[in-house]
Amino acid sequence: MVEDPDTPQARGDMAAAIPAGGPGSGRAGLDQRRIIGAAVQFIDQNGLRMLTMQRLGAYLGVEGMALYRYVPGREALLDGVVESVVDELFGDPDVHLEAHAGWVDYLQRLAHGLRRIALAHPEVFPLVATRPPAAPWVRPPLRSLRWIESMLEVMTEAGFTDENAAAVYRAFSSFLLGYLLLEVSARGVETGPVEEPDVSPVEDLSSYPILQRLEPHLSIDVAAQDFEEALEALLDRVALLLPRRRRPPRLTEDK
Amino acid sequence: MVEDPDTPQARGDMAAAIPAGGPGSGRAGLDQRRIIGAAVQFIDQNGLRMLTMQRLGAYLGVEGMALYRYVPGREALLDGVVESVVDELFGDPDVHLEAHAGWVDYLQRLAHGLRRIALAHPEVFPLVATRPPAAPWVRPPLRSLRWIESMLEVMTEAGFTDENAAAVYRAFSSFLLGYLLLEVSARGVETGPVEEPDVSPVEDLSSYPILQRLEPHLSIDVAAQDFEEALEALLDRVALLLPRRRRPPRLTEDK
DNA sequence: CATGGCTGGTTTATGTCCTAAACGAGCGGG
DNA sequence: CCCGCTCGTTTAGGACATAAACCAGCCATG
Repeated sequence: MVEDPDTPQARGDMAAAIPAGGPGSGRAGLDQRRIIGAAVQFIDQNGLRMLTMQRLGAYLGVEGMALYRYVPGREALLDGVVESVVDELFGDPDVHLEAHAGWVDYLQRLAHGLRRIALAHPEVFPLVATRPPAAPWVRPPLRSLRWIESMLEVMTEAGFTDENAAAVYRAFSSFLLGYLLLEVSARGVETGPVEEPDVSPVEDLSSYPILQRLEPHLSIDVAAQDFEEALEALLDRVALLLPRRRRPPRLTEDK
Repeated sequence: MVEDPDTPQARGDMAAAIPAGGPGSGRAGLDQRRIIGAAVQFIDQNGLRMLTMQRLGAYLGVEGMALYRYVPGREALLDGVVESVVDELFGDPDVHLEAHAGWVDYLQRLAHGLRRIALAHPEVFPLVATRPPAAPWVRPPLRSLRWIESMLEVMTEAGFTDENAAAVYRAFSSFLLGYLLLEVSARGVETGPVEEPDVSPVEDLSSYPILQRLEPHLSIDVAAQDFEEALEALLDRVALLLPRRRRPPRLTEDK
């Protein structure tokens, strides 16, 4: 439509504005792995809302349409991103989900590992929670069947009945995903990073006196401690599902 | 993994397929309230992904652009939707956030009220959790300043210190929002409702034996009980923050 | 009673996206 | 040497959001 041979495409030029610090020059042929990896990186750097097929293409030094050869479409790409991020946990040497020293330790490692990746990819995490699950009948959906399997294995081997293992899975994953989603979404997520430097007219708080008074307490970032406490409380609760003899000692003190 | 051959995307002409059973004929002039209300209804019926300015316009018997006279844009509309849904709680006669018979009762009513609206608007709820908060410094963001204020008021009046009130707010809202988001997202949310009555390739579970074995336990919908238990556990935990003398009796039994 | 400005909704137009489909360039084996 | 494959590009078109011009009543005022 633009019949103007000399002008070098007055394209949205947004693409040019993107850091483009990606592996743009490292041309080496695409493949699904590389694309998804780049997508994760891109989202981490520019935010989810900036991810577009053409921009991701540019980021990889290629025309947007090229991606379609390796990825069925945008939705599928996002699924891949979620899966990729979620599966990072398995590569984490600190987690070692295989060699477990008891289920408490296992769950703690799992929780901390997940929290680590949530904080490492805050822009991606909302995706993890909102995307339709792979196995829809698993509630709630943790999105990685490998995880679920691993966790259920540990729990049943630790002496939990099938029913209780399932219950633990539900409580644990719901706590984890929910907690982390909120922690992450509380940070400057989602609102595009580059655009709208403005935001937050801060609204009028005058009609909320208590909120105003507690502002210092609420804005302190105690997420880490909160997380630990809530996690321990959960583990204590889980321990109650085991026959008394096998219960580990309580973690929290009724101060 | 990423292989998602279905890719519904039958999106042409979808507009015509929409029920259009909205207040299309009840022409009475628009206004922001009516628009947001219609948007909520529309999302409830057709899912978030179907909401588009033109479709919402059609739903109201009007041309899409008409909405822009009353709403600054799509994002703002969604903010309005979230706020509207969240504020339903205040109209709920079962909740009566003002007349409180103790903080435990208050929190229980709040939790159940919120759960009720989450289940009433499952398609909307993910928005509640993923949209940037009004007061960004409040962590986690419950999205309704009125709520937060009300809750903090009750807690401080019940004898919690400012610090503890804030801590309770964090724990409670994070639990609530997280839990409900997962419960809701576990249902058939997000995936367009009309389209894809389809397959669900169910993936191959053969490599996940335990998952397979526990399928019955995992697919049972025990969300309601789970919710009650987790809620009680949380309230027990909260009670520990009060000076001993004022603590209400424990709710759960160390069976 | 004209008339100029409102109000409220429509038309037109532009730009961004996603994505189907046709297209070519390089290449490796018959 | 040529056929067909792999990989990336071009072309094309449709869905959207949204700015901007537009127009039909309508109402108060000169």
